[in-house]
Amino acid sequence: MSTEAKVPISDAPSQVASPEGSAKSVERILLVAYELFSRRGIRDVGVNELIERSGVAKATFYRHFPSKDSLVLAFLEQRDKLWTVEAIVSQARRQGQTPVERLLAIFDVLGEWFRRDDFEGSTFIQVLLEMGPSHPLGQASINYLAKLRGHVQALAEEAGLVDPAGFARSWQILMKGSIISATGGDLDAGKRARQMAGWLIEHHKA
Amino acid sequence: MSTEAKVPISDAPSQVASPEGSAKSVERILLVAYELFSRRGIRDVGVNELIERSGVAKATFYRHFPSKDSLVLAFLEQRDKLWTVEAIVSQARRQGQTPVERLLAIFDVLGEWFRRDDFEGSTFIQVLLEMGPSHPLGQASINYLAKLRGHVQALAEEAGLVDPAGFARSWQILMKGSIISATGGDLDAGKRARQMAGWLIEHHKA
DNA sequence: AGCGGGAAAGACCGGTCTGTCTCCCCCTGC
DNA sequence: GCAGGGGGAGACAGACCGGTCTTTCCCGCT
Repeated sequence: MSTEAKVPISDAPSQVASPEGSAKSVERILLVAYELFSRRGIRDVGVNELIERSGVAKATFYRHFPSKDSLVLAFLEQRDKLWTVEAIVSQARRQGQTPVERLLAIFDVLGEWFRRDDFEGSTFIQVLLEMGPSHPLGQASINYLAKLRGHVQALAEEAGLVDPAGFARSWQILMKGSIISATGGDLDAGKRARQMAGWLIEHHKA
Repeated sequence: MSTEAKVPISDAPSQVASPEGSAKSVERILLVAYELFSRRGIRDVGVNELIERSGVAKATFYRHFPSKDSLVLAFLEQRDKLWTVEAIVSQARRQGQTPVERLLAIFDVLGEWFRRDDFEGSTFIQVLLEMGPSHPLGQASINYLAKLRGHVQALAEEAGLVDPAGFARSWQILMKGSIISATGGDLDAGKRARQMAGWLIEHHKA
C-alpha cells in the first residue's frame, strides 16, 4: 500500500512510438487479447489467462496497462482498425465499382464472414450488451459503432442519396440484425440483409 | 448439472405437502430473477444477491433449483411467456385489424418499448451473446428466438405472403437490428425498422 | 567489472462466484 | 403433545477475479 513512487508511464501511453524491447511485450499482450476477447468476450477472459498465454509477467502487464479495462479499450481500438476499417469498409470499397455497389458489397463481405469457421460475432455489440450502455466500455463500443455508421454515411453521400444520416442508421439496423441472426446460426443472413439494403437504397435515391 | 429440464412452476397437482409455502418461495425467487436478469443480464447477477433480494435461504434456493442455470432456464421460459407472447405478439395482434397491420404493429409496440425508461434490451440476444451459441443457455435462447420467429411466420401465412419462412427470417433481422440500435441509444429504431418492414411485406405479396 | 533496470515467476490480498452443509426455529398434521 | 419437515440464517469450501508486491534473473550500458 505504498502511496508513493507511482511510476510515471509517460514514455509510452499510446501504442505508437515504441522505444525498444518493451514494445514486444505490449504487442504480445495485444495479440493474445485480440484473439481471446474477440472469440469469447470480455468477461470470460481473465487477466491471469491473458498473461499466461502471452508469456508475460503480471507486473509487466500492469506496467503497460493500468487496468484490464484499459487493455480492453486498446483492444477495441485495434478491433476498429483491423475489422471495421480494413476487413469490412475497405474491402467493400475495393469490391464495388460505383458507390451503390460499394454499399451493397458490405453485405457480401459480411455474408462471407458469417460462413467462416472462426466467425465470432460482433465485438462491439457483444461488449455493449456485456457491460451495458452506461459502462465506459459500453460507451466506447457505442462510439465505435457510430464511427462505423459514419463510414456508411460517407458512402451514402458519395452515392448522392437523400438523408444520408438516416440512411446510415437504417443501414446499420440491417448490419446489426444480420450479425445477430448469423450468430444464432442463420448463414443466409447476409443475403437477406443485402436484399433489404437494396430496397433501402432505392427509397433514398433522389 | 442435471440436464433434466424440470421446472416446478405453478404445478399444483404433483406437489406433496405444503403446496403454498414452497410455491411462495419459488414464486418469489422467479419474480426477483425476472427483475434482475432482464435488467442486468445473467452473469452480472449472483446467487447471493438473488436469495438476499427474495428473502430466501440459500438451501431453499438450491432445493427448488439444482443450479443457477436451471433458474435461468425457468427465467427464459417466463420471459418468453410474459414478453414475447403477451407483451409483443399478442399486443401486436390486438392493435392491427388485418394480418398485414398486425405484422407492422410489431414495430409500433417495439418502438414504444424502446422509449420506456425501464427498457432493458432483449434478454434472448443478451444471453446468446453472453454465453455463446454452444452453451446450453445460448441454445435455449436460440430456440426461443426461433419460437418468436414462428409467431411472425404464422402472421405471414395469415396474410397470404409468399415464402413465409424466409419472410420471418428477414423480419427477425429487422427486429434484432432495431433492438440493438435502441440499446445503443437510437430511439427511432422502431420507426426505421417499420419502414423497411413495409417494403419487405410488399415484396412478399403474391 | 559493476551497476541498473526490465521482465519473469509467483505469492499474496480482498473480494466474488457457485454450491454444500449445519443449526435452529416454526408450522403443520397426527 | 409431539414428531417431522420446510425454511431462514449463514458458515464454509474451493475456485477464480482484478490487482499489488517481492524476489530473482538476465541483459545491456559505461
